[in-house]
Amino acid sequence: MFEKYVELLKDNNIKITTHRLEILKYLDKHRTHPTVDEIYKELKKSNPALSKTTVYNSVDILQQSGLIQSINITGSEHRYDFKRGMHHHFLCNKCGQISDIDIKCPNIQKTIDSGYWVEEVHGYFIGICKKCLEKKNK
Amino acid sequence: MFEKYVELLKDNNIKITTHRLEILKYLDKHRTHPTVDEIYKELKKSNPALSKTTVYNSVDILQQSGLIQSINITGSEHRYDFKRGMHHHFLCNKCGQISDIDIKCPNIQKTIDSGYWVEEVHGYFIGICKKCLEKKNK
DNA sequence: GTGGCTGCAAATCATTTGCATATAC
DNA sequence: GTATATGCAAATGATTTGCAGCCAC
Repeated sequence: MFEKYVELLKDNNIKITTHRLEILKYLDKHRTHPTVDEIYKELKKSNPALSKTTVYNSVDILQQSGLIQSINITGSEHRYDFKRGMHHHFLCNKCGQISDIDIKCPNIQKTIDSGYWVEEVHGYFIGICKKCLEKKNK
Repeated sequence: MFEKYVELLKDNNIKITTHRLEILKYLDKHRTHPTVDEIYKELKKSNPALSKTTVYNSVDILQQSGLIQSINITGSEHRYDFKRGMHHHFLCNKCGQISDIDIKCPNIQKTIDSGYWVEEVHGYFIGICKKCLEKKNK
């Protein structure tokens, strides 16, 4: 059940603890880009002893190894995302949901060619999402 | 000296005050993507009575009218940028500077075509900037 | 056994709010 | 004159820090 995450932590030389496995699994299973507080509240249900400090510590460690990434669209709080291939985000002004967008930008290479060393590429859109637009038209 | 900014505020039905003109001008002249605190400290030099609350109020108003935009790369604090045409940002992990990057992404239309209403497009890169790379090689 | 995790409480930092005064139009 | 902007201080909310006890290896 946790094998996949045990492997991920081992591969990155991160000491294996139940909390870290739970957090990693939670982010893998819930692609909702939750905040620390949301992760904390959810996992506290099954483990009442969990502290928020531990969630902060864990997401820091996981992010440093690149297993998860933080996304800061609104700026008020950090949100976290299990890392897969490159993808971008869409913040809906109506429902507030952040959804994933798959879009390629072939011109990124130009930035690299012009003399920058690019480690991360982040993109996000703000607008009204598909679901909310469809609701409107009914 | 302030004519340009008076026009901009008038066009957007924003009441004209010295603080707002100063802030707008500062952002136009300094493309360093400053934080509220940086704007505040700088403008306080020539106007000691200025309060940080006013800077917060002003950037909110200016942003709502689209005269400036906020960028949240690190997530710890909001940074502001005088709005020009679409451009993106590059955060250097070495010197911490945020520079402007001009890059087109022709595939954005695909997101619109797939049923989203796009109001804003933001992109940013994290890595090592040109200047720091050049220093390294010397 | 030991160093690295965990949890609690207190501290910090950015931002927001309430309210009385001052100012633009 | 009136609605709105300003400045101060206090409140809030997210995150960080200090430290004592605990657990994975």
